Amino acid sequence: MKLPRAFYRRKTEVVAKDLLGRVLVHIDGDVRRSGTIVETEAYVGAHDLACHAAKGRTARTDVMFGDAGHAYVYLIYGMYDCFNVVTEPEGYAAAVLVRGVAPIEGCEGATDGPGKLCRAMSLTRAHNRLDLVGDRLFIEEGTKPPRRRIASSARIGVEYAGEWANKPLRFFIDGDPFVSRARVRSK
DNA sequence: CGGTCGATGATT
DNA sequence: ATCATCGACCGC
Repeated sequence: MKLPRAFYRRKTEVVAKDLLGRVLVHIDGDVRRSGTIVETEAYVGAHDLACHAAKGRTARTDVMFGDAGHAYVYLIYGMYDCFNVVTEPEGYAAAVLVRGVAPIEGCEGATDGPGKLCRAMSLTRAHNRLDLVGDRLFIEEGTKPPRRRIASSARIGVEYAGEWANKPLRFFIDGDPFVSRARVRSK
């Protein structure tokens, strides 16, 4: 069962947690690529200094200001794409970054990191703005993990974000082998 | 092992 | 100049 728009239109932190155990599906021509989401990060709004929308409404961040349930895919470090789901009502710029999936079908290579899972599932900026309540890219119900298996931590790679750097907005299934290794950048 | 660093290009 | 990353390469 495909998750409806109302699922995404909620509070970002809630969506980030609720996404664990769900199945990300990319219908790539005749190939179906899918994986169970095991790690996410919440970027909770324009007031969140780690959120790209903190820079205002630009060509890149525009999609986050739109309605929930759309893909926000951007290029990072000139080499990797990162896949996000837009959350909250229209006008409220926020999203959830998917950082790790356990492969189910059609994945080519590792999926334990935001850049890696995009590469493995053939997700690129060409998918930016795509409606997740559609037929090419969507998320299925899957099976939610028990509450006690959900752990949280500070987000990865956002040390520049002042007090927002330390907030526990990263969620993952504790002990899952497809959770990315949380390397903290030394400077 | 762990840490350090370069690749590579869009965005501001 | 910076960056919501990754993997190669170093020294122990």
